[in-house]
Amino acid sequence: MRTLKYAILGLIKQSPMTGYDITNEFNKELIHFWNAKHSQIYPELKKLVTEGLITYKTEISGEVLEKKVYSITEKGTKEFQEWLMTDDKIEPTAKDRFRLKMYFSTITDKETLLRLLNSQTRQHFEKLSSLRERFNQYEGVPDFSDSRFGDYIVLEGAVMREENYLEWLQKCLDYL
Amino acid sequence: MRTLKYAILGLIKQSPMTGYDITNEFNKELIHFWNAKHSQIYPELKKLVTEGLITYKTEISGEVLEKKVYSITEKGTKEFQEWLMTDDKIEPTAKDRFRLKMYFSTITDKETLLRLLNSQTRQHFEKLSSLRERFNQYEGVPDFSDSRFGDYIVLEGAVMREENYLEWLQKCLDYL
DNA sequence: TTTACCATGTAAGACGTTACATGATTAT
DNA sequence: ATAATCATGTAACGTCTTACATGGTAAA
Repeated sequence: MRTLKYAILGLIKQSPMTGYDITNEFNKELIHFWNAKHSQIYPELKKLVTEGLITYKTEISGEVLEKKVYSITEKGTKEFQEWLMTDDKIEPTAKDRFRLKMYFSTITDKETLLRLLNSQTRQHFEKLSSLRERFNQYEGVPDFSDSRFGDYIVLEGAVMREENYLEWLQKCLDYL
Repeated sequence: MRTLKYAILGLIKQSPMTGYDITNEFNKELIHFWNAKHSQIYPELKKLVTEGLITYKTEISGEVLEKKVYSITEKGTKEFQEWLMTDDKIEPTAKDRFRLKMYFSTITDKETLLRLLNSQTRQHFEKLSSLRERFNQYEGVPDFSDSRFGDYIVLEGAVMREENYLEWLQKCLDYL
């Protein structure tokens, strides 16, 4: 599938950046639907260079610190757009360790279950709060021509997903 | 994390079964929150035997076909219950290739986007239908003492998750 | 001066998928 | 007969995480 490849191509297409920048994008902007560690990103960047999908030029920060600023090539742009336009089958599973535990819930006692459900609720509520904070910085929906449109809709999707998870947790609590 | 280990322990704890049965459980019962291929399950079963968490006895189907029926040991039960009672931090990401594509949506045109969103909607609607069909076979919420309680709540969670995803897709369509 | 951040890489191992490989049993 | 299902394994490859490894820059 090589989704990381396309995630990187998409980020570099938005604007040229370093491996370090890409790592930050994953940890800050894309964290709610994709992520990767720098140990995965640097080798992938090398691979994309040998495949001719990106190029880089070395810049100097301060006196000696070298950084590689990557740009997408025409070939890279073409492959990225082909990927973007491809209609995928929905993924079969979204693994969720907590749901797995709940499947086995009758093997334990109500007190334990309440403790786990309350903890999950707290954590998801915190996550929802920080998502809402970011989401509320938007004043209305950006137009499709606005480059922030994508960020807006996935952020709204993340908020909705958290709200829904909390609803489910509450339902489980009500059943006990 | 070794979640597969605990998923297998939990299944075998419910009732002794073969590697083939476990594979089917993953593909049929647990598919909406966990899965694994037989090529991953058989080696894990061997590992669990050497760790003393499960044992097996060989049975014969028909004339010659051997099958290994696995049971959980006391040690296995203990480790499983410890895992089940452990309060986890929520997972940082649920990777979603389609959300990633939507993040980059402004790089393509509205027609393409509508095509992708409509396709996702169709597929998620089908998935939701089959989930509802299974869910509706329950007449009311099983009691916590009922072994089907876990299945019921995760099934309801899966239905809610699909409904929520469809709501988000509809919102995206409305924005275009 | 020291802390936070910038910047890039490799190694080892865990986890997961696809393909290879084989053969028996049951239902139509 | 023959197709679907039962039943168990290994090999190769791809993906992902944790740890190892190094050093520069900027702000307090």
